[in-house]
Amino acid sequence: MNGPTDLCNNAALRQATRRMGQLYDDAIAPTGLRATQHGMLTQIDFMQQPTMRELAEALVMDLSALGHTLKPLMRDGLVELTPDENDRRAKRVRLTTMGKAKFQQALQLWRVVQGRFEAAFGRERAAELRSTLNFIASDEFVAAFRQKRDT
Amino acid sequence: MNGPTDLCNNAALRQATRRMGQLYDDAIAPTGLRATQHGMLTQIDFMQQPTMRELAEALVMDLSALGHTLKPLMRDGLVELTPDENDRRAKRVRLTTMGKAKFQQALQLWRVVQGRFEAAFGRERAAELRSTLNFIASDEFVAAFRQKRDT
DNA sequence: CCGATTTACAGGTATATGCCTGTTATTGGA
DNA sequence: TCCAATAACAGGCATATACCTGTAAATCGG
Repeated sequence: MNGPTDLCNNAALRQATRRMGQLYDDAIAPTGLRATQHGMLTQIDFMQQPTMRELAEALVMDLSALGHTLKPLMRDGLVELTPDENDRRAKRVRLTTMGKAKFQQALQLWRVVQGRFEAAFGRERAAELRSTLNFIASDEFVAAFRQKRDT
Repeated sequence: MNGPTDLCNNAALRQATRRMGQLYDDAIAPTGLRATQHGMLTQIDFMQQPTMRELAEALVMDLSALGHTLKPLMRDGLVELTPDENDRRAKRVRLTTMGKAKFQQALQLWRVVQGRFEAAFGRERAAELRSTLNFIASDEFVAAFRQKRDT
């Protein structure tokens, strides 16, 4: 037994996340972005003007946490919010021209880390891991979990 | 393709961590502790008066980040620091009597979530996942990664 | 059409974490 | 022994993330 992470799923996940964060952060640092920020830009680019709520849901993130996280990106002019035409409560998030450029720039560096990670970890194994992690993050899994809880 | 997490190991890991954190946090909330804090108490209990450096290393955590994280626990009287006898630079971390009690209390709730998680996810599968995550967090893996990097 | 409820955010507060910059104590030579 | 280099933290600053409490806009039942 090497410690609590041999037993606790949550603790093991956090440690791996810290480590992975170090590797990806280091690689993307030259752009001035954190890996989390690049992930955010990637998701925004992928979703094409999502509302805050949609984006938060896609990221498995609290809505207000998303709001806080977007602030530095807005301050730096990479992201902007525009009120939705049909629902003035909602705000749509999108990349600015500068945001798109920064995203592309970071994407180059991301490809490098990603490649190195998979070279060290195994491409197939990484795909399986992502699949497992995506399952844990899914609503489907949470529903299954809650069923066990309510038993 | 459901989104970037199908491709990025780091993004997938973060989302799963946020989700898992929600589940474990909810379960342990009645004690007034976060799941991360319970994890911290668990590690401290396991290590028996580690120095800050040793504890940070075991948790794959930055030393100063550890310092910050310990503050609320110290403020609440669950943890205390004592200077090392042989090396006055070092400080040893340990649980107070109250800290041990709180740890045991949270441990009961942890067992419940842990059990529910494994019921929903699969016990064997969870063990494999932890093993994989621990590997990613290990120095061994980082060394392998850096080799690819230096190529 | 109106009031009650719900939805989508904004802000405050608190923890989680990391980097950079001191400050102090140790240690390894010359 | 004294000095330079190193090790172990402490603090400031910044992002990441969550919960709780407003506020404004949309929606729904009567």
